Amino acid sequence: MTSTERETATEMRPTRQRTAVARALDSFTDFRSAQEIHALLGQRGEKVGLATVYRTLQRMAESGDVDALRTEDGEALWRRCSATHHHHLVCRSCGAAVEVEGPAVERWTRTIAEEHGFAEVSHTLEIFGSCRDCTSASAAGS
Amino acid sequence: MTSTERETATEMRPTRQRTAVARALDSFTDFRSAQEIHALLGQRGEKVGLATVYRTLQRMAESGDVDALRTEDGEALWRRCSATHHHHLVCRSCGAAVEVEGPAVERWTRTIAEEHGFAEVSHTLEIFGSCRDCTSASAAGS
DNA sequence: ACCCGCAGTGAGAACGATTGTCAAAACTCC
DNA sequence: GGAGTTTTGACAATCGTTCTCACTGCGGGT
Repeated sequence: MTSTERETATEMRPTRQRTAVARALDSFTDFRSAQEIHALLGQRGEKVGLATVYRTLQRMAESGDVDALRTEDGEALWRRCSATHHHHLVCRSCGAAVEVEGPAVERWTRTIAEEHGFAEVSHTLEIFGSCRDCTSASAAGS
Repeated sequence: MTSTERETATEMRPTRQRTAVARALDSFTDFRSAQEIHALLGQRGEKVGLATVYRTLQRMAESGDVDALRTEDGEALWRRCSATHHHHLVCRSCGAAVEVEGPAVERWTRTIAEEHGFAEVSHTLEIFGSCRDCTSASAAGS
């Protein structure tokens, strides 16, 4: 059993379900939950099991095709992303997201970690705020 | 170091349970789950309901007495923290944590957010790695 | 001290997101 | 077409966390 631990590049069979999930991901740019994506597929008449949506999302995240983040209350949100390392500027109200890069931050985290003797460093960084639209909308509302 | 309150929560009654949780938090410096903390209390003979542990941790987080973060799989981890704004360098294996500050990062996030028209900016940043002890331990082990 | 009102507590039920199960369906390659 | 995998899907099972609600105990009058 222990020998089965092969680092296979995972052959992803192109099934109807996976294509559907991939296309769904292309249709929006904000972060959404697996359940929302599942519902979206349902509305489109694409019948894909919830478990399959979760499985597909996970595999796509592993292969770097989608980004995942956790809300304050622990729910996972997903979104298609570019291949390069980056972080997000996310709107608290509408979920709109912008990919941002910060070379200086990358450098800083590595330095700090080394100073403290930490190896194999990785990090998570998300910036939350209220986007222009939501800010003016709430200002007008009240 | 008995007197603590002053400007915080209006009425936080000092009960046996809350004192127990507070003391438990003082007994370790790494991030732990609510359930682990509950178990720790149990071992010490302090009988505190699980729900109470959760409630207490939440309130302490709101008043800034503890920091909370989510693991990759969505579980919440807690730890007593200092009052100033800071981030963490956390060991993936043993949970050891170091508080770090990065004025430059704070500035950077605010700038980036403003550039994109985002208001009321906040952010999360955690650095993960393998601490010195865990790194040498695993090197020796295998 | 005694009473009272209400914040606080605990046991267990409820919840909700996610994962596991496993027989049936879909792919690939031959 | 057929064998051998991989994938799927309906549904059960997990598991951390929150809710419910009757009961407890802190604290401020009196």
